[in-house]
Amino acid sequence: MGIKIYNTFTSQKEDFIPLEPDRVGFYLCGPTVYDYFHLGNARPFIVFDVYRRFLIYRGFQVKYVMNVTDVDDKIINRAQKEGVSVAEIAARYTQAFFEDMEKLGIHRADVHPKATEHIPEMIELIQKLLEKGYAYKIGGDVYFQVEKFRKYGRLSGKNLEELKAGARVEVDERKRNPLDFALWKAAKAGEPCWESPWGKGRPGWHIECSAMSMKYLGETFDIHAGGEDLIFPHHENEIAQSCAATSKKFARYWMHNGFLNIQGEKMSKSLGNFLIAREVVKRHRPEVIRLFFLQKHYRSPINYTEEILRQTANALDRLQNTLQNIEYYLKDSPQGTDVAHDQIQQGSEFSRLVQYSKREFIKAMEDDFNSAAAIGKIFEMAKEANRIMEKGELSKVDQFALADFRRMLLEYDQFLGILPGKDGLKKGEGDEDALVALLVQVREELRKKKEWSLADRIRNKLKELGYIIEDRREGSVWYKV
RNA sequence: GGCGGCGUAGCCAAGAGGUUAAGGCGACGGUCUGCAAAACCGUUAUUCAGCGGUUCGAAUCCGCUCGCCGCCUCCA
Repeated sequence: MGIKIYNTFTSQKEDFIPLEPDRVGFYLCGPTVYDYFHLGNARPFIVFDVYRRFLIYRGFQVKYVMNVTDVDDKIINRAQKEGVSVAEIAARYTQAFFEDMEKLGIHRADVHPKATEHIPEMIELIQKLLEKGYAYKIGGDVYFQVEKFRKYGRLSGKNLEELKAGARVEVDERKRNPLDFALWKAAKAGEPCWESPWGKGRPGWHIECSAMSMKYLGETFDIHAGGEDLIFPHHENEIAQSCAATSKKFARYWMHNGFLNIQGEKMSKSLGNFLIAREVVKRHRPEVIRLFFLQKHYRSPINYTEEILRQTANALDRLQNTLQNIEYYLKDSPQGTDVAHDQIQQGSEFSRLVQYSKREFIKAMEDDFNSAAAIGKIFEMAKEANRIMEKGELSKVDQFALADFRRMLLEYDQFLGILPGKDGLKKGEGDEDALVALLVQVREELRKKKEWSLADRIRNKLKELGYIIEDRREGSVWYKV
């Protein structure tokens, strides 16, 4: 069946065939470290990490690269405003970036190259472009000449005429075409700079992604991803530079996520309508934030409201409760391991649903990473699982299927990251656990004696301490919030 | 002005020509329960922004209209 990916470059869904069988080179445009990243920035970080982990789950060997832009106008501005060095700003927010990523359950990339550590590679690339006649010098600046690259505008579906007509760019008279972009910027006083054949200066923004992606993934690689707003000019320029320099195809599949909207508008730093990701994680569990993004297809815009996040939290609770119920149910059972083989073959209604939905889940994920549809399948199974547990008396086959469903959830969670721990019931530290367990046990006995007020007092008090007791038909369960 | 996208129940959302339009949240009624919670059952879209067209058949394709958004400047 195979994986299909919507490729921005061709504007259609294509079969995903990596350059080398079973190996994937995957590049995601990372942060410019001049501030904390906001919830909108978190979307690509979360979803593409999930897709990368899904590819790994499907047996691909993935090399995932995400850059850190640590030299740029914004960082310089910020440093000047605070009266500290550029390096200090960059270091501070690079650290914050990794902290926030971890809080959100996003795995580290295999490589997080920093722009400032790849200046020689960029210089080499610019040199090549000059040699090949795609770039020109003005003073200490070097520009890419867009007219020399015939396919300029292909990714964004624009042509030079249209772009010129709509140009809102301030025209620099020295440039041959207003759309020509800087590969190298001559040094200004007080700005970080490096030696180059064209004098001291620093790289333009676009060149770093070309230089670093090609260094770590090769001149041609599989997937290049980022937010929709990077299509033009950033990715367009990357393609121009890279292809011009190497005469080879650059990225083969271009993936772009839709925006996070807030009150009907794109969340962005410049509009000032943003929520810092690290603040949002204080109010909502990271699993909720992840599910919020995964419940919508990545290419569609997604709307943010507190109400939607609450709905997501409730949905997640339902799933986690189901898992808890299953844990509880299977605790004392042999998990169906002694089921006769032919019984499994024959199955039950539930076991057939699990088998079917597993396939449907994978199918949805393989169809341009439709995590929203895939997660729908999980909820369908959860509903059925609850239903059969409600009936009590489970057949061996159902027990087996229940265990299978549980196993499957934990397996999928390797890339979804929406379940709290490796088992459903989150507990506290060792000694604490024993004490709470004892209290719960004592309370059970009180309940048997119908000492309701004392039993309720224990439940209420423990709740204040962060332990939730639920009296289920099978007995009391407890967990830490 | 140019280019692109979107509009599915009270809310979120999948579906992209052919069985009763997934799933979640919420609400209401019921079951279970000492209570609470969880869970279950039932109800909640004769219809997919509107109007036309193509087709045996359209939420899905085409045209127009309305509404919203994005890109064309730094942006995920």
